[in-house]
Amino acid sequence: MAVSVRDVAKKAGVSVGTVSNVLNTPHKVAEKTVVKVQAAIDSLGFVRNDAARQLRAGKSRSIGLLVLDVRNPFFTDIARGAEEAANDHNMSVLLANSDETQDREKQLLSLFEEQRVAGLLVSPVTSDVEELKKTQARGTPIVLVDRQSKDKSFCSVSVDDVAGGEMAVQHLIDIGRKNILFAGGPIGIEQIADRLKGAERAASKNKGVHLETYVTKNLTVLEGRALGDEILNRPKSKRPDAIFAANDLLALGIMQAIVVSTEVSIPKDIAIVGYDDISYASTAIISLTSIRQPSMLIGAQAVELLLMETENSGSAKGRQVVFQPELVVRDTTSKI
Amino acid sequence: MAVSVRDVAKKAGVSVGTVSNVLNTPHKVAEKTVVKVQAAIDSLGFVRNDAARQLRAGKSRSIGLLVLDVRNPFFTDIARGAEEAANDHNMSVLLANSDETQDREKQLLSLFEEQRVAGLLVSPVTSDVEELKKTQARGTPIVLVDRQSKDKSFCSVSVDDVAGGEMAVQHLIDIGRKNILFAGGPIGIEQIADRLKGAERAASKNKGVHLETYVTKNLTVLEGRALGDEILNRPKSKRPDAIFAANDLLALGIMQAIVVSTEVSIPKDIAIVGYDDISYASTAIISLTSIRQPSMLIGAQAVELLLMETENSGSAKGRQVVFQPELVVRDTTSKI
DNA sequence: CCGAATTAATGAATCGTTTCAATTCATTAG
DNA sequence: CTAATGAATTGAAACGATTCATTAATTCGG
Repeated sequence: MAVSVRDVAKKAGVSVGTVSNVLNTPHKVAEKTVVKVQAAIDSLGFVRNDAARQLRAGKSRSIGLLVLDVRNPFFTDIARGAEEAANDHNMSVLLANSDETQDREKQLLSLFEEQRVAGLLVSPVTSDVEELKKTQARGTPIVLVDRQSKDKSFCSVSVDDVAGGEMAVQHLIDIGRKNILFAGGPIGIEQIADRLKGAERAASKNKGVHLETYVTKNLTVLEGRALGDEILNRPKSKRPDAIFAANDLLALGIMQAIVVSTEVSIPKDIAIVGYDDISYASTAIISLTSIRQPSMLIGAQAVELLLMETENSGSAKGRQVVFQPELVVRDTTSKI
Repeated sequence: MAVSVRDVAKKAGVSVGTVSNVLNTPHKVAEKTVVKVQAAIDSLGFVRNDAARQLRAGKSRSIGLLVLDVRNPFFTDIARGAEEAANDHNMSVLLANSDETQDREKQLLSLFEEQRVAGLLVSPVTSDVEELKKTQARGTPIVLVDRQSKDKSFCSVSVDDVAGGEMAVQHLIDIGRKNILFAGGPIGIEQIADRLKGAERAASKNKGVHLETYVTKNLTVLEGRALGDEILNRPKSKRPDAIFAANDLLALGIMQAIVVSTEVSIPKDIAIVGYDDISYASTAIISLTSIRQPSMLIGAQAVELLLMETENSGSAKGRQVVFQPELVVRDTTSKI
């Protein structure tokens, strides 16, 4: 059924070694032999068996990318950045989705490990990275994405989420808000905890500011809509005058729910700040103020660190790259 | 360096065959042997080598999914549907992005073929499917996604785009619009050509309706914004009173550009209909009327057809599943 | 207690590619 | 004309898991 190098070799009247050379290092083979072998390949419809190739090579040319949520544009942007960087080193990126569950993370981790990927880019579900450490110890280099490695056991590329959270809330305070609601969850996810920490810091630096924390199950549009409804159901006096949502999807959901009501208006009654600055933030009903993260850059940088670690084996050991986020002001926090 | 079954066998004091049985068919192995082998596996940190496994097996448990644009939520929704269906048969889905270029499509096609994937779900770039036919002839079953196979050489799961296009434009006519602009491209992409065909049909069925076609380079927010600016620059008399955009991203871009101007208002001066009904359509500045496609269902159905074909080898031969789209009316086409 | 039937365990052969030491052939310098 | 150099080609060995025909051990009926 399947056509192998052996068949090609026989048809072309050469040895298997020569066929392999035509495939991998054609400059080492005489011109006319190349032509002859190519003809045989085409006529037999030969397709290289990657499993055999990798078995021999021991390593694959793929990098695994394990993200918390593929449907979040922030992560597809990271993926895009990683893809481009990997391409430059002619490697490819395999994208997988942990769906914020530790079980699935573990499962995909071993899937990638079994595939002997050249390395892994991981945005871990919790700060429990024991499983990751074991994987790295067994020989698969790992770079953390969107998360720092406290004890420097991994390289990492992240954004200063504490600064981002502080920036967001300080901005809300600057436009005169006092009762601020932080929305996000699960709190076990470190990025979210950090954003909250930043929010608290800004709140405590300013007199008379009250910060309420509302823990959500996840960071989706749906969850946001539920929270929005909950806020509308509160008596007027209990409603916040500003919301800082831990990501844009959540913010968009909240906005969607609130906009339906005629009672509460954005930004007059409630101002909103999101996080990530996904491309849909600017196309929202009321364009969304957000904290921008350089997502494509994060992906690209992570790949670079990974390759440094594999190529100069350990030259980048434990390097922590931290980008600074940026406030993008739009209509959900405009004055008036 | 790497730990193999042989090492495990030696450590556990059994043969390699037994280790393999513990891994794959533990019920055929005596309880205490399983325990012994497991202990050896854990203590050595053994990880199965998938390449070797596949080489022997000849087939992988992965399905390749080749889409036109990973950043388009329509396709990630299809991916999600496919993932879930594949999971039920404990297979996994590998997602790849052709970026609407034939070169990249071809390249990824052979990458998947070299990986000996169990099958391929492809949303082809053009109607030139020669390359796909060759791949199928060599033994990789293929199901077309979001596209019919005219000559029934492939199974396919698609949505009736002609009906969708007609539905969209008929709706615009129903709310009293006469000068309708169709925006989309490249026209070589069949889905787009079909939507245009539907639009033309609706236009020609109604007296006094003028349909202008504007061909875009692609279907992104950016391209939409450019088109929006172009329309704003036209003299008032040359502007359409309605736009049918070939997908939601394009529609969102157009909206974004137009909303900035105070001169033209949506939907009073220009009504807009998009296509796909991605989740951001309802959160847009002015919530977007769109043609909904059952994206998750498409992905799931495609996987089912593929597995039918592989398992009952060819029982589903050339089966064409066509879903009907659905009009979702929102504010961009509300009557004032 | 024997032979048959059942259950466990074995290990060589296999999948298809790449690698590399060895061989062949042609060319050039001396 | 010989020896030395270099270029092309060869083919067996290796990668690591799985398979399957065999062998070994155990159970059971009579």
